[in-house]
Amino acid sequence: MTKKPGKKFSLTSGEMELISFLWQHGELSLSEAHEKFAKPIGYTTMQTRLNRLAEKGYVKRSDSRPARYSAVIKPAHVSANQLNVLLNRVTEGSIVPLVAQLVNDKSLSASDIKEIKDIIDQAEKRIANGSQ
Amino acid sequence: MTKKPGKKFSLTSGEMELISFLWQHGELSLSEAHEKFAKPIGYTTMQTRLNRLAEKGYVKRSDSRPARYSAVIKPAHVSANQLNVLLNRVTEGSIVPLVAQLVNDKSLSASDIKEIKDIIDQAEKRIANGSQ
DNA sequence: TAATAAATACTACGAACGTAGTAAAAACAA
DNA sequence: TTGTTTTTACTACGTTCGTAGTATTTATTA
Repeated sequence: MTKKPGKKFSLTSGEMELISFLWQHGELSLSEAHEKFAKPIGYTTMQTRLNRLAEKGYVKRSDSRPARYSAVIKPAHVSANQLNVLLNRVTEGSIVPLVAQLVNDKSLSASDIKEIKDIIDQAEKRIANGSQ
Repeated sequence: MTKKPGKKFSLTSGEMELISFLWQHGELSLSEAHEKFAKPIGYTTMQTRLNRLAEKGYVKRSDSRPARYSAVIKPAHVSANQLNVLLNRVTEGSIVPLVAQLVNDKSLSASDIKEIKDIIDQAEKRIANGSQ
């Protein structure tokens, strides 16, 4: 699984808020974004924030006249990035405590448990095969 | 007034950097912190950063004359906080994709797998008992 | 086409941070 | 006690971000 190093990006919580908003709604025009956004902020505030994100390359802005904005970075990028930060800072690389925390903090459904078991089983098989 | 780290806190990456530095080194005086810090920054820069963190209640500052600084918030607080952010923003509350990512991105040892299995088994029992 | 509405550009401002210099106070040494 | 060093306080500055007002440009419609 060749995942390019991927440059590091650090987003403030406010920026992240907007990005995930775009993930949820897909491509949006400025006015659409302004309307749908959970918190009431000024129209030009949304404009500025989106454009700044676009300048940084985190958001794509179409050339069409009512410009449409969409997130360039994907959930996987962010979560992988954030998880690695957490892993390195908080648990020094071991995922076990993190998984423990996840599992214990949240109430899991039976199907959640089953899915996780499957994931673990697959990982176990990979190890058994020594494949990478 | 120093607020206790009760619920929500958002740290910038730079702040997080300092906090985890304190986790690693325990209680430090300003000069010690300045010396041991990985990146070379000015003495008074370290002073300002630590004091600002102290004002926010994230770091405790002793009354002793060479004041000693220590982290108030704990790794568990941060990881729980960050994980919840990740969960809500990236996977909308389901931990399964996160666990999948963790398990698949990192190479797990056989003992890691066993530990995770145990964790899952325990969670499963809790569900079976209907305890909440 | 002229008037109006929508979209975009430009500009500004305060708060938070990282940066650090300088001044004052406390500890220490001679 | 006095001079020096260490510690702490105070002040300042540049950047980024969230906030948004105002101006300009483009689209729409009467």
